[in-house]
Amino acid sequence: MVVKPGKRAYRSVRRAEAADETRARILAAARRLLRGGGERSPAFSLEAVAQQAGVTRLTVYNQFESKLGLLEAVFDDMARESRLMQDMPAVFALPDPHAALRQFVSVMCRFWDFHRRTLPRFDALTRLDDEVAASLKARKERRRVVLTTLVQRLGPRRDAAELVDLLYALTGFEMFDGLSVHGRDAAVVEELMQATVTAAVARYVNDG
Amino acid sequence: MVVKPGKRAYRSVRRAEAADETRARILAAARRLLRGGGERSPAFSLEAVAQQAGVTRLTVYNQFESKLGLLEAVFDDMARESRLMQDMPAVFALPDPHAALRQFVSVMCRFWDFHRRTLPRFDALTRLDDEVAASLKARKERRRVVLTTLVQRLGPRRDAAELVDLLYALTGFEMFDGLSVHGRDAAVVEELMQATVTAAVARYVNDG
DNA sequence: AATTAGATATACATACTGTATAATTAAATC
DNA sequence: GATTTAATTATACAGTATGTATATCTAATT
Repeated sequence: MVVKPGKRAYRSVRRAEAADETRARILAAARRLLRGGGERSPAFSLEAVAQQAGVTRLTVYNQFESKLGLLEAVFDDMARESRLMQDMPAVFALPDPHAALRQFVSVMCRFWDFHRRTLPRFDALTRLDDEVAASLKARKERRRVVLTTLVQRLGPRRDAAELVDLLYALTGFEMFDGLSVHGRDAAVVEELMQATVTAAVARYVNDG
Repeated sequence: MVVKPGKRAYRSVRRAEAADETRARILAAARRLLRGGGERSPAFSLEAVAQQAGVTRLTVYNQFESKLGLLEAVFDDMARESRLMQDMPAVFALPDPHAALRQFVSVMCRFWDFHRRTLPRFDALTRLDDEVAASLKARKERRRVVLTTLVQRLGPRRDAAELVDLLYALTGFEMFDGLSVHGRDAAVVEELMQATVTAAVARYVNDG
């Protein structure tokens, strides 16, 4: 006689904790693989991630659905670890829009610097998946939203969209990474970006 | 009886022409695939390239050695078509270094604009191949060499390397592409880049 | 003791890069 | 005209990748 599948209430604490630990181990392994060990690191494959995490490849699928799902989780993990969201209120709290923008650049530079080893490969991977899967694109656009708000605070102007696009390009990881060469210190890189951003804003403010 | 492999002189004109035509067809197919048909374009695989070109996948290998070899040839083909190299003498011919730099930015913008549909995918692909294979990296570095020379003409200064890195970032495709949004005209984008470059140079020149 | 979520084992389908070997075709040489 | 040659094709194979399907195992919970 076949027993009907009884829907028993089942809330496990220890199992959930173990699963979260597994999840964390996979995320850590993924980030380790993305940043690469300096010399010749293995390619970023789910097989390699699973091996590094000490689990089976199917466990990765069980936790993250797909490779893209894993990459999304990796990004969120990075943002969480570097307190990216928590730093934003301090930016908007500044009454002077120029000071706010400067603070914003500082926050972004801290984020880029924190993950400067991981982001290059991460970016390259996410670019090939249908020219950035929509979900990751949305995450990138958050920065543009913040910039739009900050530009509005500078006062109403016709070329606001133009300035936003320019600032978006000037504060991106590509810019930070491109300046982080020849062993240049992160603080110096930030000052370079601050100066470039300031100059760009000044051009628009003077034009009215 | 086995006949010795006689080394007969063999210079075919028509065969070479046919081969060149095949080569051109493959390059065209590759570029077509890279720029993608707007909506949902097939992935850039040698299989897809060969099919688009009307040849076998092995013919692609015969002509370009490997996927990387094909990508190198694609880049050279793009550079040749947009007369990138031919425009450089005109840059160096200008006696005023500021005018030369402006002309350089103009030349680069023309190149970026000419291939703005192709370069995003091309860049993404070349980034994953061992973090840019050496040969393609060398091609990218040519721009840096030119900028180094142009900066030197501005006069000797301590921070020359810093300015070069900044200008390299400000004149790259990422910058051009990031500003080419919302249907913004290429001429407007160029003027944005010109202004940003000018401001950066001015900062360094004033500091001495 | 029975149920359940998470993890594993095994297998399979599909797709891509790259290599190897023989066969085919048309042009050039003798 | 017979032979050699370069380019292409046909067929097969090895290796790796993503993703899916199904059954099994394990330990926590009811």
